[in-house]
Amino acid sequence: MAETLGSMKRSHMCGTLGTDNIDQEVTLMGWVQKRRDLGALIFTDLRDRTGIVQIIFDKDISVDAFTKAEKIRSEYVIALRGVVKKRHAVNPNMATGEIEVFASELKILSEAQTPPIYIDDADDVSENLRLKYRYLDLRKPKMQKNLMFRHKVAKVARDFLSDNGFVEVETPMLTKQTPEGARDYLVPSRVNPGKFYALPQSPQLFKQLLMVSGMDKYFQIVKCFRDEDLRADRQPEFTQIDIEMSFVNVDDVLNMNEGLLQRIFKETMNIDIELPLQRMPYKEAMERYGSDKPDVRFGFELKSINDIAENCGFKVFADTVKNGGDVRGINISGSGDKFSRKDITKLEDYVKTYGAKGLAWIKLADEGVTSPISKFFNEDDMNRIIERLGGKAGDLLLFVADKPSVVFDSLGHLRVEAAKQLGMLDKNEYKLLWVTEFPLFEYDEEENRYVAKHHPFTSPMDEDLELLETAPEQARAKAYDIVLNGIELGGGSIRIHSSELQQRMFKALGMTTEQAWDRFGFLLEAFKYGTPPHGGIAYGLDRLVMLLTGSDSIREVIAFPKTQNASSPMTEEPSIVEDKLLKELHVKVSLED
RNA sequence: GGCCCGGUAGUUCAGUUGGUUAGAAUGCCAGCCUGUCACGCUGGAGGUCGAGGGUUCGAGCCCCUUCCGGGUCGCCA
Repeated sequence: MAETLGSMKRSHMCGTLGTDNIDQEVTLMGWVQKRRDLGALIFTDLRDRTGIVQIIFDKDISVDAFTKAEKIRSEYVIALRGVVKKRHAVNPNMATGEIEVFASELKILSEAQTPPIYIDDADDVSENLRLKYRYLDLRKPKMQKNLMFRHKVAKVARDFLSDNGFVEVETPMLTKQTPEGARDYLVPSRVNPGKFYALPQSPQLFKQLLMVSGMDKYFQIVKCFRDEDLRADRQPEFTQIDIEMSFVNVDDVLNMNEGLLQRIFKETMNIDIELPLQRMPYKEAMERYGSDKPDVRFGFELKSINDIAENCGFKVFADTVKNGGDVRGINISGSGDKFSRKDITKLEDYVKTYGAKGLAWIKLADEGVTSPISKFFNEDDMNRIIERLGGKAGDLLLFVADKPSVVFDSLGHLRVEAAKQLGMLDKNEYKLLWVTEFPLFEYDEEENRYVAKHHPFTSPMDEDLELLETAPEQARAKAYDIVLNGIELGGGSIRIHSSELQQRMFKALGMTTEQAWDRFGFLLEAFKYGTPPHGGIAYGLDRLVMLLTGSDSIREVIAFPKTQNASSPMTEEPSIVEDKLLKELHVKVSLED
C-alpha cells in the first residue's frame, strides 16, 4: 500500500550530496535503483534526476525502517530521512561514492512491478520495447541527460536571440495546405465540411508576413510536421529554431547566426568556435566533396579525370565522358593495405545503392600498381591519373564513371563511408561550414519542370537575375545551409520582397498567375503594402542536439518519438476513430487502393 | 514503393544436417548472510520460438503469406 508524504519535505537531491553534507540530516525521495540485502544490513541505491546515492538500513538505527526496507524492490518510489556519513570504503566509480545515508525513517510512496526494461544506460534492449515503455526508458541517466541538454540548447538559443532583439512569436498550427514541398498532415474541419487544415511544414510564410508587419526580428522554437518516410535523423514531427530578420543581406544573416552557434557551443559544450566559419559555394562543395553538405573533418576529395579518361583505352571511362558523363576519383590515402579485395567489393555494393554501376580501383604499393583496370591504360595515362589524385605508395584510388549526379552522390557518400570504416570520424570534433550560393532551381524529372531547390520565395543572386528567363538551371540563389560534420543543421535564404520578381519566379516554376494567387495569394497581397528586404534561417533542433550529444538517432533526444512507420508502440497511435466522430468531421474512410 | 538486417524465457542471446523434455546469462521469487556497491551462497518458477498457412512420420530450423522493429534508396520545396 502506498503511503502519503505526510509532512515530509525533500531537502536534497540524491546526486548533489557530498562530503560537505556529512553529519547533516537529509530527506531524500526517489526511485530504488538497486537493493543489496545482506540479511541484517540492507544497502539501497536511491536515484533521482541528479544521480544516485547509497542508503543504508540498519536495525540498530530503526527497526521500523529496516522492516519496510526488506520489502522494497527495484523502481519502488520511496522517501526517507537519514544522516549523511562518510563511507568506510569509498566507491570511486560513484559520484557520491564518498558518502552514504543512514536511514532512520522510510516511507514507501509507490510500489513497482518488475520493469520490462532495466533502468541502466548499458542496457541494450530493443528500441520497440524502449518506446513502448518510454517513461521507463526516460528514467535512464543518459536519456535524462539528453533531455536536460536539449533544454539547455533551446534556452541558450532563446536567450541569445532575445538578447539580440529578436521577438518570439507563435504562428498557427492549423494552416493552409501548400502543394509544393513535402506531404502535409491534414486536419479535417468540422465547421467547414469538406475542407482541411494542414499542419505546418515550417512557419515559412508566417514569418515572412511578420516581416511585412514590421516585427523586424522574429524567432520561434516550433514544431513542424512532414508526412514523409522516417530515418535515423528524420521524424514526422520535429522542432525548428526558426529565425527571420528584416533589412538584411546574406552576410548579415550568417554573421548573426555565427554568434548564435558560437554561444550554443560555448555554453552547452564549453567549446570555442572560431569565427568566421568556413564558407563554401555549393559548386565548390560538389566538385570537392560530391555533396552539398560535406563533412570537412577529413580529405579524400574528388578529382575529375575526364580529360585523361576521354581518350584512354578503358572503354567504360572513355564512353562515359564522350556521352557527357563524368569520371572522378578519390584517394583513400594510406589505406591500401586496409581494404582487401573483398572489402572493395563491399564498397562497390555501397556505391551501387547510389546508382553507380561499378567501382574502379587502383592500389599503389612500393612494388607497383595493382588494379583490375590497369591493363586498359598505357603507362602515361596511368601515371597521369595517379598524379592527378596525388597517389603514392600505400594509397587506394577509387573511381566512378557515370552521369555527374551519380558520380557526385556515390563518391560523396563513399568518402564518408571509407572514413567511417577507417575510424577517422571523431564525434568530438565539430566542423561547421556554410554552404552558399545554392542553385535556385532543380529539375524535377517526374514533373518535367523546374522546381525551387529551397522554396519559391528564395531570392536569386543579383548577378543571376536575367538567367531566370534565359538559363534558369544556372541561376544561383541567396540561399545557404549550415553543415556540421556532414549533416545539414539548418538552412535559409534571403527572400524575394518584390511582387514583380516573385511573379517572375512563379513563372519560371511553370505556375500561372492564377495558380500562384490561388496558392500564395495572401503573401502576394501582403507584399503589395510595403515589404522590407528580409531573410532568415531554420535549424533542426533535434539534429543539433543529436550531434552535440553524440547520439546516433534523433529519437535519442526526443522524449516521445515515433517508429519508422510513424506510429507509437506506447499510445498505439495512429488509431481508428469512431464512425460518429468521422461523421461529425464529414470524412469517409475508404481503404480500397 | 524497392533493397538489406532482425523477431526464441521479463530482458539479451545460443540453438549444429529437420529428430528425445528448446538452453545460457541476467532479471524475478524463496531461504541464508552486518560493509555490499555487477554483493555472495542454496533452491525455484518462468516459453503462443511474432502470426497464419504449407512441405514432412516429425518444423524454432525448409517454403509461402503476413505483422512488427531497425538501417537505407526513392521521398524529405
